[in-house]
Order: sequence, then structure tokens, then C-alpha cells
Amino acid sequence: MLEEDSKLGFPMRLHEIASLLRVKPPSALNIVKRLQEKGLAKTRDGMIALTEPGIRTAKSILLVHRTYESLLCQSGASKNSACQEASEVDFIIPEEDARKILRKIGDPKYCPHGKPIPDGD
Amino acid sequence: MLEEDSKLGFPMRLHEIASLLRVKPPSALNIVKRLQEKGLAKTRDGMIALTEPGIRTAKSILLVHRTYESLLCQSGASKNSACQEASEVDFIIPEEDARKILRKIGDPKYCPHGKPIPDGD
DNA sequence: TAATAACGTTAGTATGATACTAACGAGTGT
DNA sequence: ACACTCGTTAGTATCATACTAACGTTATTA
Repeated sequence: MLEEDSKLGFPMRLHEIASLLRVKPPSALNIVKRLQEKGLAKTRDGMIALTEPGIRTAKSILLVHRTYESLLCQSGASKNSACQEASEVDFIIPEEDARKILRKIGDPKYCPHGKPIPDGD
Repeated sequence: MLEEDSKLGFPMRLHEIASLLRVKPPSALNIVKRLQEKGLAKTRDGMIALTEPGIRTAKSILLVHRTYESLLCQSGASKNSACQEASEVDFIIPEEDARKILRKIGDPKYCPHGKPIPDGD
């Protein structure tokens, strides 16, 4: 469960990150360095991978994203607008708040797009 | 209704704004100018006031704030943490989303602190 | 009335975040 | 041996934002 999610494409080449983020490699390197300083990413065999805390953080953002998406859809929003709006706040809303909301909206197991919502973990 | 809210202390002196925002007057002026460029504020008799769109925007943010606060409290959060978290997102979440959420959580008329949640207007 | 204080405003400066280009070095494959 | 790709570094540019210092206008007050 969440197997594909927790990897999120990692480990990844710097070039891939750059093109995913639509920036040049030096900018991507800057970003990766900042992640490393926070202990969220590491370099291994020339590839960039998430550390354990990095994976946890990524999962946490996914949890928030999918929870908020679900809330919006249950409230009558379309899947696509819900996803967009969720992207605006998924890195801001604390996981604990999302877990509370999740419980309130009936502990759905999947987001409106059918992707799994991480649980206890 | 919302009479006190819609004013929010405006019209206000630049100095008051500066001290509320904890910046120096030149910085406050810069902020006010940007609000003016967006048509949200105006100067009148040496005082800074919100324009009609400015008031609507302020009310919209209040709606979002109090809605999200209510959601969090209904979900089991404390008033204070709810208020804090709401402040992180009240200027990001679109009013339309908040209105949908508001309906879903039972159209409360007041936020957890007892302040009115703006309705149709 | 003259001096002073308060306020808003301007100009110039500093900082931090973030992106870029250009150039270099190491490793890879033809 | 050469060319390519990749990561990296250094230097530069831009933008947002805050600040200080100085100035002019208005209001207050001695």
C-alpha cells in the first residue's frame, strides 16, 4: 500500500528533478541541497533519494492532499478543482489537522482519484 | 451583522497599520500602495480606508477563516490551534471552497470563538 | 507667532530567496 | 581518443521586502 507513492519516482537523477520542476540543473541542485540540509534527501550512487524522514514527509503531504481533496469533493467540488486547491495547501496544513478532518469525513480510504490515503503507517 | 468585522479598524492611520503589522511606516506605506494598486484600499482625509472591493475581500477572508476554524473544531481541534491554523490558509483557500465546506459542516452561524460567519451578504 | 512634534513620503540601501548562464571536470560510450 | 552527458561551481540578475535617513507639511503648543 502506498508503495508507488512512497517512492514518488525516487531515486531520481538531478536532470529529472530539474525537468519535473521546470528549472535548470543548478537550480535543482540548490533545491536538493536544501532538502539535504533538512535531512530529507540524500545522494547515493549519483542518484538523489529520499531519506526516511523525507519519505515520511512526502507521505504526510500526500495524506493532507488527499484528505483535503476528499473533503472538497464530499462538499460538492469537482475532482479536478479539488486537486488543484489541495495543491495550494497540502504543504501548509499540519498532518494532525488532516487526520482529524479525515476522521470527521468518514475515514475514506481513497481520494477522489482513487489513490490510497495513507493511514497509521 | 459583521458590522464590526467589515470595518476591521478602518479607516486607519498609516502609523497604526505599521504598528499592527510590526513594520516601519515606509514598509507599511509600500503595503498600502500595493493594496491601492489592486483597488482594495484608498486614502481619504489622510486616513487609509478599504474600498468596496477591499471590504468584500476582507469579508471573504473572514468567511474562510471562520469556516476552517469551525471545521477544525468540529473535528476535535482546540479553538486556539484551529485559529492559528486557519490563519495559515485563510488567504489561500478560495471563498467558493469555503462555502461548500460550510454547507457540509452544517452551516454554523458562528465560529468557535463566537464571531459571526458571513453569509450571502 | 515661532518653535516643536507628528506624520507621511521619498530616496537610497541591505538582505534573502531564487533563477539563470557559462564554464569546468569526471565518467561513459563510440 | 573524442565527444557526450551529467553534476557542479562561480558569478550574475531579479524580485520582494525591510530598513534608515532626510525632508516637507500640518498641527500643536509655549
